[in-house]
Parts: sequence; structure tokens; C-alpha cells
Amino acid sequence: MSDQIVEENKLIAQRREKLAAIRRQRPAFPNDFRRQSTAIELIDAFADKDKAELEAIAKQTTVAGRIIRMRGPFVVIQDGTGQFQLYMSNKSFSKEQTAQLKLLDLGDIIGANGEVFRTGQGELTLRVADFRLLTKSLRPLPDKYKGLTDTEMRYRQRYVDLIVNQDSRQIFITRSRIVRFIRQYFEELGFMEVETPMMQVIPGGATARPFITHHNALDQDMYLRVAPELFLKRLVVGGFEKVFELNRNFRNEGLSTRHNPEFTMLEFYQAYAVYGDLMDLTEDLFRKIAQEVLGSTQVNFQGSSYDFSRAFARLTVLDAIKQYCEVKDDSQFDSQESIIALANQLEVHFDAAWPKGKILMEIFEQKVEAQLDQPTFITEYPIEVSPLARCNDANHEFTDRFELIIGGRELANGFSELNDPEDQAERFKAQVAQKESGDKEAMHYDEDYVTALEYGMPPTAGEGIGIDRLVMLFTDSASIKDVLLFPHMRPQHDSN
RNA sequence: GGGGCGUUAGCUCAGUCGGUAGAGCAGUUGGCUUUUAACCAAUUGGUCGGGAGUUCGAAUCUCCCACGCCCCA
Repeated sequence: MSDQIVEENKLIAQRREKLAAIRRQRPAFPNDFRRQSTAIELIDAFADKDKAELEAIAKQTTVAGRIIRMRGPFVVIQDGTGQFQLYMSNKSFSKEQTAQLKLLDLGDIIGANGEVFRTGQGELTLRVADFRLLTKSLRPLPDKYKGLTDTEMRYRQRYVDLIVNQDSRQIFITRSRIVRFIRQYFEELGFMEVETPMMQVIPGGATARPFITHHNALDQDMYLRVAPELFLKRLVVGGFEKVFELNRNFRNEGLSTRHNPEFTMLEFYQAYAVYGDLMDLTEDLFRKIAQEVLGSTQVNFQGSSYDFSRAFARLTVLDAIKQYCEVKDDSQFDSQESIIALANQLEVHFDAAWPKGKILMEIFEQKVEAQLDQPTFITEYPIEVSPLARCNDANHEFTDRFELIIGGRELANGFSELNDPEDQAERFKAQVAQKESGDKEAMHYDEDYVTALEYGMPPTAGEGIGIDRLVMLFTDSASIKDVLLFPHMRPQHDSN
């Protein structure tokens, strides 16, 4: 093992030697340099000035950044705002400066001062009068042209990816803008942002397997939350009539291009609203996000094109199955037997012990969902798979619930909330029964939540929107890992 | 969980029929010094993901393992 530390790459060893030489001369990691200009500031100020105008202005300034390119006397640095070219000719440098120049490598972080000018090729450039190494980079950067393309390395060493891949950088800037916009959007509508427990004694709010952890002092197992839903609705009971939370959920399930064990969810609840109000809100929100981050309501995603200026299609679960599975006769939805027959006919995998609503949703998920490319609200979900949603007044087997599907993926899930405490107690009991018969995703009975409802929750509608998938949509990203700064990866173990 | 593909220099990639490892970039040395993937000359660099097997001989064929990507459940 110690051999590995001694056996270091030659390129790194060379840089360590340079660093050692610097250490002998002065503090090697100075922090007293102050920059006056960022790349974007200089570009904004002087992009429209020609060579002669710049000579007349003779702007003196200081800049700082990482060296990402060196071509002869031209050195390109990159700071938090962009890139800027420096002219560092040893023709105009002292012997000492020339010696310092030789110690510089790609990846080093330097500060420089000089005058802004335009080169023969027209590039805005800083003619460097003096410069200082601020941070030595000991590790070589990836290929200056191809960058870092190995997906595994890009995820594991995101910091390197962010240095060299501008498009990756842009995705996370867009992600930040989307999140900021959503906060602003809900605040303007009078919603209050809240934070509820991530560590819960009874995990609830979604059908999903939780992570288990342990509190030592209390000697108590705790769960990482699968959803904040039950706590947010307690707040509605408490009189906060419009609340939202934008935070992490944790689900103990497989990884895929659409699933990471921790993911970010927006949930919001509005008293005196119904699920249809939230569908309208969702359309408006998506339209405005598109306008904000893309400057257009036209969204291109993985070869498809969506027009968010138009209303989204609305279709019930049953109508969707009828339409996409060519079911002609409504009677096929009538009984457990007829639905099992339909599932078999469509070659859907399911467990015959499941309640019929769950088999119905299995048909939908396996045969319909992936085909729903254009934005579509699917409505009226079976009661068996919606233990927290209000029954439809006309048909008690279905709930006032919707999901938004775009590009074959679920982006949002919302419903009119179940605020009848007696009905809720029955639904929890049904979930517990399912859990006891082996369904690890079924919910626990949350007695305190029922108690809260017994105090009375106003009629309320609530919704969750998966932020990672939303960012995928607006950045045309194929994998959730592309929109997570540090996606979960299996550890690499030492192979010696 | 199942199937397919991948893993070769710091990075990006070649590697023929199984015959003993190659390029570009980066690095090093020198030249050039208003360039744009700068250029010119020379040059260093490898446990071919790990392990086992077949073979006179394995980056290459077989098996196992690890990690990643894609598809399916």
C-alpha cells in the first residue's frame, strides 16, 4: 500500500519538484492577491472596442484564474465567469520573471496585472506586466481539446469535469437558475418555504423503501424520509395554508438513468384548492421556467420537441390504457378477473395477489407511460395506489389525482388531499395489510398524522415535482447523473 | 436480478491472424514570440482494470471478479 504512495506518476513528481523550488523561495500558497476584474467584466466592457480605442483607454487591471491553455506567449486563464487571454512574452520579462514563467504548468492558478489590448488576430488580451503563482496544480489536466469524456471519471471527479467541460458547467448553472426561479415563483404566489424532518421515526408520504439509520443516544432506529408530504400537511392543519419545501428525499431502490438514491423534490400544498388548480399551476410553472432558462417555450429533449405555450393534454388512466392498448370494451376494467385477463393478454408482469388498481397501474406503467411523449396529465388513479389522495366523488374506486408525463417520464404527481381522518385511517390499515403480506414499499400507519387530520385539515391540494428530472428536461440530459453534481457511484476498491 | 458493450501512457484513442506496445495532446529540452486545438525539431513516458487458465508465446483466446455505460425486468 505504501508502495502506491511512493510510486507516483512522473508528471506529478515533476510538479512537486517545482512546488518544492517555490517553497524554498517564498510562501507557496499566498492569499493576499486581489483581483480587480473578472473575465466577463473585461469582455463586457471592451468587446466593442477596437485596437486603437483600447490603446487610447490603456486600461490597467488585475485578473486571476486557472491556466487552461498555453500557446507560445499566449496564456488563457479561466475564472468563475469565463476565459481571458494573457500575453506573457519573455521578451518583455526580467530574468526572474522568465524563470518564474518556466515554473508554470497548465492547471496552475495565477494572478496577473497589465494593460488590456487587442492582438493582431483581434483577441481581447491582457499584456502582462507582472504575475504571481497563487496555487500550484500538482495534477495534469485532461486533454486540452477533447477534455474529459470518460463518464465514470466525469462523475467521480466532478471538479475536473467542471474545469474542462463547459457544457457540464452550464448544466449546473441552469440547475441553479431553475431552483432559484421556482423559489421566486412560489414566494410570489404567497407560499412559505419550510423545512421538515429528513430523519423520521415513521417514514411516510410515498410508497417506497426507506433507508434505515440509527440514533445512538436515543438507541432508536430512524428512517431517512421518502417524502415530506405528511409533515407538510400537518403544517396546513396548523394554519400555514400555502407551504412548499424544496429538498432531498431518499429511496432505497435501484440506480438507473432516472433514479439516484437521493434526489431533490419540490412539494407544495395549497389550502382551498383542488387538483385541477394544480394542473393549471403546473402548466404555468413549466411555461415560465422554459421562458426563464431557455428564453423560449419551445423545449427540445432527446430528439423530441415540446411546445410549453400550449395546454398539456389531459387523459384519465383508463382512457390512456384504452387508447394505447387498443382496449375497446370498458367492461375489461370491471373486475379483478377481467383486469388480470387484460394484463395477461398484454403480457404485463404482475402478481395476481395484487389489488386490481395496482395491476391496472402496472399495465399503464409497462405499456403506456413510455409512449406518452408530449406533455400529458394522466388523471384519476386507482384508490389502492393512492393512499393519501381524496376519492373521486362520482367513483370511489378512483382518486382526484394526476401525474404529469413528458418524454415518457413522470415529472410531477399531485392530488386533492384526503382530509377525512376516518377514511385516512382505513387507507393506512390497508397499507399495513399490504406490508404484512410482503410489500416492502407499503406505508406504515402514522397515528399522529391521523390525529392531525382529526383536528381538521382544510380542503387542500398538493403536488410534488422531481427537480432532477425537471433539470434533465430543460438541459436535454439523458441521465440523472448528468444533472447531479455528485451522483452516487459504487466505490472503487483497491485492486492490488 | 438478466443480457450486451467497454476498461491500453496523465487525457483522447489505435492495436491486423496470438509473435512481445503505438499515435495525438500533455510533459521534458531547444527554437519561434500578436497566437487561436499556435507552430518547428528532438525526446521521456505502459503491471494493457484485477486474478486464474489455455499456449513455446496472451493487450488479443477461455473462465472468475471489480467498476462503468446501454437495454430488459
